[in-house]
Parts: sequence; C-alpha cells; structure tokens
Amino acid sequence: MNIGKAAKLSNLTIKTVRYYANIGLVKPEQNISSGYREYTDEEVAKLKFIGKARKFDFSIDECKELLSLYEDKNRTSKEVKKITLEKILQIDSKLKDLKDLRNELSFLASNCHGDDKPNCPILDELSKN
Amino acid sequence: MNIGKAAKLSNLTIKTVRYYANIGLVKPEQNISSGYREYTDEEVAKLKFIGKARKFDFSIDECKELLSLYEDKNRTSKEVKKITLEKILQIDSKLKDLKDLRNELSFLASNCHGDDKPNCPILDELSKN
DNA sequence: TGTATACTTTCCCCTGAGGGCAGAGTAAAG
DNA sequence: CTTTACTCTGCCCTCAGGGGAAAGTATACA
Repeated sequence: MNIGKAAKLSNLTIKTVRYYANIGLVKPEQNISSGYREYTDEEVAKLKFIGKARKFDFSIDECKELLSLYEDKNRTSKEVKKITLEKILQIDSKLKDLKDLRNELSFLASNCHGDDKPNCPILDELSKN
Repeated sequence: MNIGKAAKLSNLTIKTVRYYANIGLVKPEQNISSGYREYTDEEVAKLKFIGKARKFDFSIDECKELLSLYEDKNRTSKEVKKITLEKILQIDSKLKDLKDLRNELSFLASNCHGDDKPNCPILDELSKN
C-alpha cells in the first residue's frame, strides 16, 4: 500500500511516516518506476508499535531499541523491562522538578495581592540577588 | 563592561547573553570602533532577572512580558499574578500527563517478569491493535 | 483519449533556546 | 612586539517532525 493508507492505518501523519523512513526506522521498498514507498502490513504494524511507544514518551532512539527487541524473537523480557524502568525513573525525575517548581510559583502567587498596586512579591523575587 | 563579565555576573553563558541581545531581549550599546557589546549594571540586573524567570520555567516570550512589567513602575501586581497563575496551570497539566504516563508504564512493568524468557507483556501492549 | 483531481515525491525553511566551532578582529599583559 | 585572552559574525546542530512549493504519478470520469 502507499504512504497515505499506511499513515491512516497507523494513525500517524504522512510527514511522520516519511520521516521514519528517512531515518531508517521503518524503511519500506520504493517502487522503481514511480518512486512511491510501498508499505507491507508488517511495516504498518511496526508503525503502530512506534506510535504507541511514542505516546508512552519513548524517544525515537528508544523506539529503535524497543523495535529491535520486538523483532527479535529471542529477546528476553528482562531487556525490555530494563528500558521501561529507566523511562519510569526519567519520568519521576521530571515529576519532582515540576512539583518543586509548582510549589515555588504557588508560594509566590499566594503572597502576591494581585491588586491594582505596583508592589509585587513575584517581581521582587525575580529581581533579588 | 564586556559580555564576558556580564555573563559571569548574571550566571549565564556568553552564547545566551548574545542570544538575548540578538532577539532584542536585553540589547546593550555596542562600541562603534570595536563592535564589542557594552553592558551596564542595569542590563546585568535584567539578565539576572531573566535567568531566574527561565529557571521558573517561563518561556522567552513570557520573560519578555515579565521584563516589561518589571520595568514599568506603574504596572499592577494583578498583571504579574495573572501570568504566574497561568504558568501554574500549565505545570499542573504537564504534571497530570506525566502521572498518567507513569501509572501506565509502571503497570506494564509490574506485569513483566523481567526474566530470560522472550514473553513480554510490555511488548505485547505496544503491539496490540 | 484527454483531463481533472488525488496522491506522492524531493527540497527547503521553521520550531525553542541556545551549543559548538571556524575565522577574523580587538584588547590587555608581558 | 608578541603572546594570550577576549569578542565578533556566521554557519550548522539539536528533536521530532510541520508547512509549503514545485514537480511527477495514479486514478476517476467524460
């Protein structure tokens, strides 16, 4: 099938599918006379796989890794779990940063009257040395 | 003072300070004969201000806005508080997405034996239709 | 058979917030 | 006068594609 159908079936944009072909993530055969990319069902399955992994916040490189494990029938579940646990740690770290940030901002905001006067603890904090 | 000292005093890199000059965020005078940027103490204070705001996850555009409020002695604290509360809402939304993601990944990981067998619920989920 | 429409191709620039490097000019210290 | 330190502009790079142009290909319909 052509790229349009492959994109539709995998719920990705054509741009994305073409990008994945260009970086060698899912590289279909290309019709010699027309130059059109020709996707097989299996390649569409890989596209879907990647689409899901991307939603789980895996980077393209991590998707590449997961995809090769997915294709390797001799892989161990240990390898996959390792990547997943690392991703969870990354998310935890991001969560902590965001929570800290939220606390600080919320503290500043709660100290700011938010009225029509110019006095503002938020700006005071930002201009502190 | 030259850009090196301004960067040091504001705890920013020279690249960053030059970038802020290029986009018109903090635009110092430039010595005509040498072409060197010449920063005043006030401009360094603005750089510091921006550096702090960036750490609070404000975008460059938001920094621009905050900076103009900071410079406007007639601004109302209401305006500043509004921007801050919006930023907090953005952070809350990001936090929710990340938490959901973490839950899903952690559920998958807990269902995966993580042993030497190829059977893997994580990959199964990623290849589900 | 011709043509209008839909689909696909490559190519180039854009995002945010700078980083890295090259080559050249300027300043300060010895 | 030379060495060293500093600064300048300009270019390409990041990440994961998005937008659009110009040109080629395929399909539907008259």
